[in-house]
Amino acid sequence: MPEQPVRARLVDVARVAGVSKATVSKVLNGRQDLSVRPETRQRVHEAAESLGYRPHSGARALAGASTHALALLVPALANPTYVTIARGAYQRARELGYLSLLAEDFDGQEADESFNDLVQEGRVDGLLIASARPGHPLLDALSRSPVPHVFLNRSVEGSGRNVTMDVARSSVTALDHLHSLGHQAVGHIAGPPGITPSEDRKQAFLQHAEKLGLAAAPVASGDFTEDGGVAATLELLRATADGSRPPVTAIYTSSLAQAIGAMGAILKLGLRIPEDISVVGNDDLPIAGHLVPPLTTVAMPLYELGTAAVDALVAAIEGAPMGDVVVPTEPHLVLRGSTARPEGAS
Amino acid sequence: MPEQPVRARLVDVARVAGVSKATVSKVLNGRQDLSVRPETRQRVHEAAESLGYRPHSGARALAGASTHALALLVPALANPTYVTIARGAYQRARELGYLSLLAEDFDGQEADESFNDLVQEGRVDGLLIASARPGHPLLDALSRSPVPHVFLNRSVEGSGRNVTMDVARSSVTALDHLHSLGHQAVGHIAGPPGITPSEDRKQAFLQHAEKLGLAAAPVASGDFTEDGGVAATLELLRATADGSRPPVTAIYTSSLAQAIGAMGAILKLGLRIPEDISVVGNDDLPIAGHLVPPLTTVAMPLYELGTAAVDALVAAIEGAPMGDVVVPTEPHLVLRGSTARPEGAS
DNA sequence: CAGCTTCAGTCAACCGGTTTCCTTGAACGG
DNA sequence: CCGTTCAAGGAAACCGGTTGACTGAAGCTG
Repeated sequence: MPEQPVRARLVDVARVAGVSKATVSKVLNGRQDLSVRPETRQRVHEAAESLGYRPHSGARALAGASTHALALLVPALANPTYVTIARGAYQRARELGYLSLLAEDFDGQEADESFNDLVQEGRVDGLLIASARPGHPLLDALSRSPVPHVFLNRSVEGSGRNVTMDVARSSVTALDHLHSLGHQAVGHIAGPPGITPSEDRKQAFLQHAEKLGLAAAPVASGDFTEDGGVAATLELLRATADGSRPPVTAIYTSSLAQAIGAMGAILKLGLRIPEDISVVGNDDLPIAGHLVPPLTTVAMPLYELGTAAVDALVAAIEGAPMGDVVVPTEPHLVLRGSTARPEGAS
Repeated sequence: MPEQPVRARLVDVARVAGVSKATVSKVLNGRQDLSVRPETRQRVHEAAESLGYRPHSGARALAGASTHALALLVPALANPTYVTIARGAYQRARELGYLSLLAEDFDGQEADESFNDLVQEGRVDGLLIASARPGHPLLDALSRSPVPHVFLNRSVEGSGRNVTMDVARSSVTALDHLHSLGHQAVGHIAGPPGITPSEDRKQAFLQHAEKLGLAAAPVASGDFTEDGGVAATLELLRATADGSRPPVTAIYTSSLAQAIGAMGAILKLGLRIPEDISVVGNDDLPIAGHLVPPLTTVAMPLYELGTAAVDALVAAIEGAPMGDVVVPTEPHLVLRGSTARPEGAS
């Protein structure tokens, strides 16, 4: 049997290349505190290649070097927004020689577990945290045993390690669009209170609504889910129940799922989209184009958020000073069929 | 400064408990090849507890023991189906003392990378593979350096390590429902060819359609995405374009995304759901209830699939013989608004 | 009471890398 | 011609666990 299931180890490479373990290690890690003949370097690389050598991550981590792994903590994997972010993070990490692991953190329930399993057990060098919120257990754990980390999407004020998008701009973009169509009463469905991107989006919405001189700009809060969208929509349209005209002619939501819930609720009330109510969602994902009517959304640079967060984290791991980062790509409107001039507008 | 960021190590626990490293290791790992006084055992546990001791996974792995980590490879994270499976896997793994890592495997592109990063570098003890398909590079890598693994959802024939659900039953359930409503011409949107659960579902559909004596049971294939659903729907309804009656009065899809695409396409053709065409999807997720009309689906035991796969894998890692497993929970119908009696039925 | 078990744990090697400090031979300067 | 320096690479300690072989003391046996 030509069984050869044994992993090649550093010594194997060393033997084949005719040098010592130390030399192989230094060459493969590209350390310049050692001078080697180009010819030797070459031999080492060839030997490693031919043996299919892969350093054992555990041994590496033990020896004081890094694990070359990061972990991304997201609050809800079922939210495809985070999947897009995760993809960006994964790709960029890979380009930088890191492995990005993905973990779901059900709003704190799993945070401590994840922290223990991943950080305390030395599996990762740093954390990408997309699930932060005030009072989150992770913040506590991080202050007790600090580990390189960045907060993305949901920021932590004053941490100096936030990687975010220009969410204020997304509110402006959505409102400008609706305003230009002639809407004067626009409702906003915000996320749960206390979560930064949600608060920022809401503030920007209110400010810009005032600046545009909208007649009404009510806000309702709800979870980022379909159900949250339904509840908030009913709240915004409450006056409708008695048969009078709806108090708003357009709704701008914080998440795609909320928009889906909102659309369902609006149609169930017997109102039409976009004739009676226009809807604008946040985040552009394939499903948006397949809803009926297709959903107009503000596309956020989610993938870039992932890459930028990894850039920042890796820089921090390698000792660079940290600072807040805002992804430069601007949100932009993806026009579909869920928005139109309000009836009765000139 | 009360800085104490140093992780507690095995020796620290040993010192506090007043015993040797070896004893601590054996006690904490619950090995019975060692006899200890209950009192000593107690001291060790208390010491570990008070120091917040967590074994370094790398050191552990190096010393020949396991890493206590698994990896789940899914073909598309954006498909919430896999998120549900992942949750089941994560929870069950945790109960068994393992950590379940999640990796996306874009149909083979990332498989080798993941395999290298996770298996070759010794980060995990085993693999849960949900992304298998014929000719997948992973199958090759696995035969070269075998690692404990199971295939879930998508099986690999003859591997003897498949963990699946009763997908045939889901076709039967869907068809029985439609047949009982009076539908005689039901179309099926299958997944891409060669992927097992898709093939099985299709076979079961055709067989049961024949058994029920349906007048027509056309099948169209498409990706598991919304776009795949649109294309397949247009194919099934092609005859409609000329204004004649649609060739089918109901459509049963392989995935939720396909169903969403199908609904969009049907409505865009000017047909009504469910009056003109009934739609039944597969997999029940929150969004299904928020579509307009709400989607009737066959709920598959996804979470259980995740737990069962972990059970099988961990058993395999611990040396038990493997065999194919079918999750016992049966698919069941979730009745919503997208199905009704066909018009013209008695 | 010597010898044999059993109990309760200890010793030390080992896993596969990384890193610090050395060694060695050759070239070079004076 | 001899001491220095430098390029090129090697030896060995160490990281934090695990594990099988081993040991001292107590208990049992005859």
